[in-house]
Amino acid sequence: MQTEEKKYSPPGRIKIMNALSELMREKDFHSITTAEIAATAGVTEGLIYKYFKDKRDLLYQVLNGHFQTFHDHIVSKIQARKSSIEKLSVIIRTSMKSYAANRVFAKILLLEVRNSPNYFESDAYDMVKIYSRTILDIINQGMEAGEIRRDISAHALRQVILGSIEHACLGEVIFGKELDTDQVSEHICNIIFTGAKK
Amino acid sequence: MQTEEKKYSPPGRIKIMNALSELMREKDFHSITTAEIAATAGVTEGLIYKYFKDKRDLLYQVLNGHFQTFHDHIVSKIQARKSSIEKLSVIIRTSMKSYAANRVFAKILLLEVRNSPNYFESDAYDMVKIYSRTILDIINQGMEAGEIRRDISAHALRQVILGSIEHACLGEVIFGKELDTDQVSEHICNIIFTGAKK
DNA sequence: TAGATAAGTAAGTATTACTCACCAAGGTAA
DNA sequence: TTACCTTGGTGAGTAATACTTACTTATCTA
Repeated sequence: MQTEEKKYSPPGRIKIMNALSELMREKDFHSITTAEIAATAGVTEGLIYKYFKDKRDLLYQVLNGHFQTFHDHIVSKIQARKSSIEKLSVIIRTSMKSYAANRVFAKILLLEVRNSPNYFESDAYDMVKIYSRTILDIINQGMEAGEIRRDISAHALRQVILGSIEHACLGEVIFGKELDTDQVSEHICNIIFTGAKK
Repeated sequence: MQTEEKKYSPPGRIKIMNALSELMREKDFHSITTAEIAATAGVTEGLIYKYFKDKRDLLYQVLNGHFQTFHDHIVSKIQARKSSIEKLSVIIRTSMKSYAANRVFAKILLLEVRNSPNYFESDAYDMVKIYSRTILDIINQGMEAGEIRRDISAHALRQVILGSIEHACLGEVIFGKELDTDQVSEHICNIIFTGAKK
C-alpha cells in the first residue's frame, strides 16, 4: 500500500499544511513559529511532529502539494500544442500565470527552500526535476524537428527559460507588485526565440 | 564624517564578518549559530550585537562587502567596451565568473537573503539596485544606438539576462558542480542575442 | 470484546538569538 | 597628573522556540 498511503491524510495533517500556507501569505517562513502554526491549525504543537520530521519538512510537503497541481496544469496545457516553440511558450506563460496566481507557492519555491540541503532530498524537489526534465525533452525534440537551432546548448536554453520565468516573477512575489503575465511572457518569448540583437 | 565612518572598522567587526563568510562555505546560514560565529572569530557572542543589529544584519553587511568588490570589478570590465551588446556580454560572463569564483558571495545573494523583507532595506540591496540599473541603462543605450531591437521590452531583456546568469550558476552554488563559465556564458549570450529559433 | 493501531494532547527540555551591566584601554583637556 | 569620556570588548544572563516524550482517546478489525 505504499502508493496509496499518501492519498489519505488525517484531518490534522491537512489543517497543519493549510495553516502554514495561510501564514506564508503574510510572513516569511522563518518568522512563523510552530506555536503559530499549531494555533491557526487548531491543533497542538506536538502533532506537527507526528506528521513532519521537522518544520522545514512541513514546508517541503506543502510545496510538494502545490507543485503537484502546478505540474498537472502545465502538462495539460502543453498536450494540445504540436510545435516545440509553442510548447515552450505555453510553459513560460503558464508558469508565470501560476506563480502570479499562487504567490505562496512561488514564494516557497523561489525564496524559501533552496537554501537548505535537505530540500534537494525531498519529494518536492523530485517534482521539480521532472518539470525541468520535461523542458529539456521538448527542447531536444524541437532540435530534432528542425524548429530550434542545433548549434545552441539545450541545457543553456533551459537555464535561460527557467531563469527568465523566475526572475520575472520575483518582483511580484517579493513586493506584491502587479504583473501582466500575458504581456511579460510574450516579451520574454520574443527575446528568447528571436533574439535581442537587431 | 558620515562617508568615512564605514571605512575604518574595528578588528572585532572584521573578524566576525570573516568568520561568517568562512562558515558559509560549508553550512547554510540558518544552521550557523551565533556561538559558532563568535568562536571562529575569536570574540565573544555579545560583540556581534555591538556591530550588527541582528544575525541577519551581519549577513547583509557581509553581502554588501562582497557586492562592492563585485560591482567595481564589473564596472572596470565594461569600461573598455564600446557596443552595448559587448558590454552586456561582458556583464554576463564576468558575473558568472565572479559567482563561480566566490561561491559564498553567490550563495548569500542567490539563496539566503531574499526570503527576508529586511534585506530590501539594506545597503546590500541598494548596491544590487545600482547593478541592475546599470544593465537597464546599457540596454536603453543599445536601443538608441540601433544595436538592440526597439520592439522588445528593455525590462524584460534585463530579467532574461539576470535570470539566466543566476539560474546557470545555481547548480554550481548549491551542489558545488564544476561550471565552465566561458562556455556557458557564451551559450547564453548566443541565445539571448540571436535567438533560439531556427 | 479485546486489543492493536492511529490521531491527538500536554507538559516538558535544550538550544539559540539576543540583552545588559560591566571592564579596560586610549585619547583629551584641566 | 588626574579626571573623564569614548570605543572595543566581555560574560553572565533571559525569553523564545523548535523539538521530545509519555500519555490519552478514538477507530478498526479479528
